[in-house]
Amino acid sequence: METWSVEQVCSWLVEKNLGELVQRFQEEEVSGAALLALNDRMVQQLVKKIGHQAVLMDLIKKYKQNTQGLKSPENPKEAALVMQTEAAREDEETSSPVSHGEQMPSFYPSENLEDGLIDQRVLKQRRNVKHLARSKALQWTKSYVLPEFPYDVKCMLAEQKCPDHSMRIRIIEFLQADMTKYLEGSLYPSTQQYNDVVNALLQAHPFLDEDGCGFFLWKRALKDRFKYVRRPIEDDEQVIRNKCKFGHRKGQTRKSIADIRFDEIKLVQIKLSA
DNA sequence: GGACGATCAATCTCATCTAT
DNA sequence: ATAGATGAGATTGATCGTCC
Repeated sequence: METWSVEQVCSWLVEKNLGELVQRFQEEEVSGAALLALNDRMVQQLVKKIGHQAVLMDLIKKYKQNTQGLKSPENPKEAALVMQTEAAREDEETSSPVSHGEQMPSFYPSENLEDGLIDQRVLKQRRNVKHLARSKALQWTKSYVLPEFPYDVKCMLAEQKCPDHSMRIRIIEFLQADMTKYLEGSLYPSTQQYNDVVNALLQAHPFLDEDGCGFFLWKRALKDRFKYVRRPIEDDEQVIRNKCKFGHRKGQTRKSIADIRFDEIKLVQIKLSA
């Protein structure tokens, strides 16, 4: 990878389903050597979508880990093969019911999803997050450390400017993505975890606590963000269970026995395929 | 530059669970 | 029995990108 040209890097991106990034990488002339030298901040500036950032950083990290013991392949296809092998090994490890069992439900969309109704970007981000969760879930501690925000957010925070709508969304998006690393594939943080994160945010940036009720507003925004991520999910045991439990509205009757049985069968299928 | 559609946070309402 | 917490679906409104 170290010797790759910009074109080789771009073809590697396409192979890794990151074709959307090709134009930016060409503009910034990111060669193989440059790719390996990217730090978190550069990746954040270079790549707009969090999901893509996560995948890219993960791939680079894996490549570096691989090359510590192995000689680096000289072309993108070989490198991709090394990474696929690594990913497959991780899949085998994490799919073992003994090692993870019910804590690791399948994150991949079922075949019968109605494409038009599903936010593909959320699903894509979820797959990325799952992949990271499989790599290694981080240990949650009460002294939660805020993630490295992108440059524009850091500027806003440094200037203590009240964030506008889009900036609030970006902060929440980053916090949600960061929290997910600690959740072992779950999309249900505990109340304590929400509290820890919002407390860390407001302690670091007290000006975000507008008129004294900032804590509740940020916490609610964070919870809603997780809710939004869960919404299109139809293949996660925990999400399906809660949708069965809570997912009916006024005017709708509770699910019939047959419907409940169908959901139970679906859960079993998910467990078996996980 | 205006119309339009897509996205997504915010909000509302309701169902369920749990502690008292 | 009841209040509070939590999670769901539905709706609304702001924002952003695209098209003509």
